[in-house]
Amino acid sequence: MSSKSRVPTISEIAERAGVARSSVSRAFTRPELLSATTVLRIKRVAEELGYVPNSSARALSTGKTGNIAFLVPDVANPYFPPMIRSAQLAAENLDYCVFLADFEESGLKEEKLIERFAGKVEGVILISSRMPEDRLQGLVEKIPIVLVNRDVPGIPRVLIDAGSSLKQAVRLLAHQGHQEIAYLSGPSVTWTNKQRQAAISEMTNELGLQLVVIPTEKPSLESGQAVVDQMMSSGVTGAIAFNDLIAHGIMTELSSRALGVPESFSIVGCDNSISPFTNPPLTSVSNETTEAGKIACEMIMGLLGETDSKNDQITVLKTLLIERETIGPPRKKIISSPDF
Amino acid sequence: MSSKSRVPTISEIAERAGVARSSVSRAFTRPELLSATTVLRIKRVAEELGYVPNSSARALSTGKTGNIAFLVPDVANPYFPPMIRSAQLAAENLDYCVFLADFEESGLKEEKLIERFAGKVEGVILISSRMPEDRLQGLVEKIPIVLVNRDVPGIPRVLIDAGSSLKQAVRLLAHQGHQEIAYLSGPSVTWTNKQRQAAISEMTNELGLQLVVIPTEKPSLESGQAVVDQMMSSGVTGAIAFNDLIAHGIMTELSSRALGVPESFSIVGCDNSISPFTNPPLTSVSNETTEAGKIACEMIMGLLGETDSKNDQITVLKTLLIERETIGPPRKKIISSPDF
DNA sequence: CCATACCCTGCAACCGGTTGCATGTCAACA
DNA sequence: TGTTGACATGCAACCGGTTGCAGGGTATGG
Repeated sequence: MSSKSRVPTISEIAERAGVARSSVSRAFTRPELLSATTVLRIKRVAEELGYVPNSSARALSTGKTGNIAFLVPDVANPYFPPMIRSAQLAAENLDYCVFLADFEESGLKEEKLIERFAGKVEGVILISSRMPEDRLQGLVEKIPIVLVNRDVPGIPRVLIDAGSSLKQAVRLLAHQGHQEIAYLSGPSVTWTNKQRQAAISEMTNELGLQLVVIPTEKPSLESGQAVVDQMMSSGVTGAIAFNDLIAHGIMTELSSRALGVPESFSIVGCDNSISPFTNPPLTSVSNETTEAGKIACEMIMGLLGETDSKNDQITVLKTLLIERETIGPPRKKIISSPDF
Repeated sequence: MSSKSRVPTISEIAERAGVARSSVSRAFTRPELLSATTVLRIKRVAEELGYVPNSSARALSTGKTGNIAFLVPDVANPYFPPMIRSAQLAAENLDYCVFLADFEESGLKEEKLIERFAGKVEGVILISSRMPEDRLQGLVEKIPIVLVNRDVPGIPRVLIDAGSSLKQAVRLLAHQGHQEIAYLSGPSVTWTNKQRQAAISEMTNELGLQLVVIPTEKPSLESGQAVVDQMMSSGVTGAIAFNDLIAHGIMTELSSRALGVPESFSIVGCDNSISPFTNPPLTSVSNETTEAGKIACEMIMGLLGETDSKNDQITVLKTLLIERETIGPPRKKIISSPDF
């Protein structure tokens, strides 16, 4: 009738099996040190009594918790869940458990969370970190860290490089005759945004297109809708958005103004998160977030194995432009482009 | 030059501050037992040396880990992330950390995960559990459990009841003149699916509509696409899907056959996950998943507080039918319905 | 001035495992 | 038959906190 049936400890198993506590411990951690029959006997007793090793005690004496932490800026952003999923699955295969936490796009909160997890985990995977570089450099001396979509020398990292795909998108727009396009930018402090903007800028320069950069409040649907006025009045005929959410916000707003895509306006998204769902299907950049999560997890495991591994490793994942149905020729500027 | 700077222990702080180890401990856990000056001195030294209490050691002696686990059938299903997020945020406010794991829609894996977490957490929140009822009953004696979207007497649970909204959807379809509709069902073992199907069935009976239940492989886009043939040949003129993903799969497939929604077919989704993104916007059932996550978290905390609390508490959350643009009059059956 | 009580702090046992070292047993080999 | 070594197991210290209990110091009241 007691509220919770207490779990037996190693001592009770030892007594019941007529062996020393150390033997019980070894039966589970290093069975090759014991005779097969002893191991069997101990395991039988343990099974019978429902013994489960106390992980706090184990962690205390070994110093290994068997946990890692996974920090993301926003769990609900559709970009992250597949990455979370694959990282967790990969960790589990190595008998690790993963803590998940949401730092709400805030570098301060991110830092607080790391501190809280510090004693509970063996390593931390930081997604799209907002922390200042020097703070990161400091932290890395206290606990193993792997970054995703953040490029800090000396810290292992996996980067998803949408650059070439975005350049290809610019080329596509140019081929269709667009002369002026917009980039709807994302969170300005992020590596991802800087890198995407740089790639687009480089290619528009190369092709002689004019680029208008329009910042958005947040990488959300609403923010996309909010900048349509500004975007349309800038005279551009097409746009590339920081992510699918923003792109779709724009499509929605244009649609409510009876402006069709791509007849009236061309638009490209990024991340391939909701683009398969939109109508018309959004041309977008597909990136291997699933792969990224898995690799990040493997990296942190590598860090835990060796004491002083080469900790400046870096993995770059390529992306793919998925051409769907939101790019077409520009609407009004056709006459002003005599080149073709 | 050592790879990781070691963190100081309570003993070092004690020595440095000229007090006993117990005083250091108390300075952090029960400062009111010490004189203010001593607390200050200890804290200063601790700060100076960068002391952080070792949580494994603390957990070992107190028996409280300060962790909970959150298990979901599929992290990447857009239904769950908002729930995960709110639960994690709620837990964090109470200084708890949350483990996340994906049991891949498998009751077996779910059980294995619970076992693995058993020693690491104080409680478990199970979302849409697939485990057999008797196993759950057994587990609940070993560790505090809260269920979401699963109704097992004796275990605290929060249920999202889409019933009334789905009934309303049926009524809407009936008003438009539909006589035969389909329910594209979800995972058959889940409480959610049973409950949704029951509600729809009840209302079609009441209104004298004919209901065709069509099972789907998985609650995914692809599964929705796959059942369109079967659905269309059944003669129905409208359908309600287990979730938005299935509904959108159907819309996509119909669209590729040049069948417009709602002109050629009416469709209703559920969960309001991707429905705002679809075109035309999908009529769907909005549910407070965010609230559910928060409540589940509060429930488990309640369980941890009292030793023998009333553990049959149950919270039911209401839903809302969001009418968008995917319901219209039936296409071909109009002539065969002389009643109106 | 002594007794009483309270406040602060230290001592030491304890939480439940892990692990280096010592001991004992037995077989193989010279 | 004595020596050697491999193998199996036990002993006891240790990981880093927490906490019941005891004791010393000081203030308060008689």
